[in-house]
Amino acid sequence: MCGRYTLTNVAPNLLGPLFGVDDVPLLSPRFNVSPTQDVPIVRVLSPGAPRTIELARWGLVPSWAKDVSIGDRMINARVETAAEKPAYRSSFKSKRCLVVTDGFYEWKKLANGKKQPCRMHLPDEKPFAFAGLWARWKDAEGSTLDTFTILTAEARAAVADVHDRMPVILSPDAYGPWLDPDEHRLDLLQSIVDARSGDDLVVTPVSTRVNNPRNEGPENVRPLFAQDPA
DNA sequence: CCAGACGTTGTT
DNA sequence: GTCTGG
DNA sequence: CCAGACGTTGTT
DNA sequence: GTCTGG
Repeated sequence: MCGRYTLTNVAPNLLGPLFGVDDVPLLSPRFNVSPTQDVPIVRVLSPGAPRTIELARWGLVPSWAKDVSIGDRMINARVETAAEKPAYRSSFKSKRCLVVTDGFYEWKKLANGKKQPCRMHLPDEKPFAFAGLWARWKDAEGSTLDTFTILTAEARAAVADVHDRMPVILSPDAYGPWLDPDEHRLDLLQSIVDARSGDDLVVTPVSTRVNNPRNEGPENVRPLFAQDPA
């Protein structure tokens, strides 16, 4: 699954070209993104409109929810079922987004029962995108809250040694159709997420300081062991 | 018809 | 054990 | 995902 | 909102 991630490199001249966004807001580097926090997602809000990066809350709150708290349990959506599940269906059809990241954490259960946090990232540490779904919710006073969830799938490649599930990672050529709010062909959308990327991720064990969501800072992503020379 | 759920993961 | 908060 | 709380009443 | 269960 995916319950914690990073976005450490927030340089606009890097994120803009990578995700095809003209205006990248000022963002804080994040070393321990946790559920319920506001973090940047890429969307196309109406057909033909330019892509935007804006903050949204992690934990999808469906439009019909009576309370935001339902979002606490909607941080992930299984790619095998998201298109059909009542809570995700309408978002899958027309509210898809990219979740901007440059790594995610998984906890490997060791033989001694302890858990070793590991960070999964690209060899060059470049940012990439999780496939996400978003929703717009209105509270009793009518103010809106935009929220999102991250699609998950069976783990592949190096990640499988750590955990059995992982976020769906999109290749850049999938960004266009995935973000198009007019694209309603479920079979095409399903094929995009099924053909996910991420086989080149590398696994880096890190300090247990990432366990506590309050701990931020570059120490979180520092390799626990010395790096092998290339 | 109305009432109630709507989620994932891990663990047992 | 289970729920809430981050 | 993990960390941390988990309760009420009355009195100060 | 929409589907399932009664």
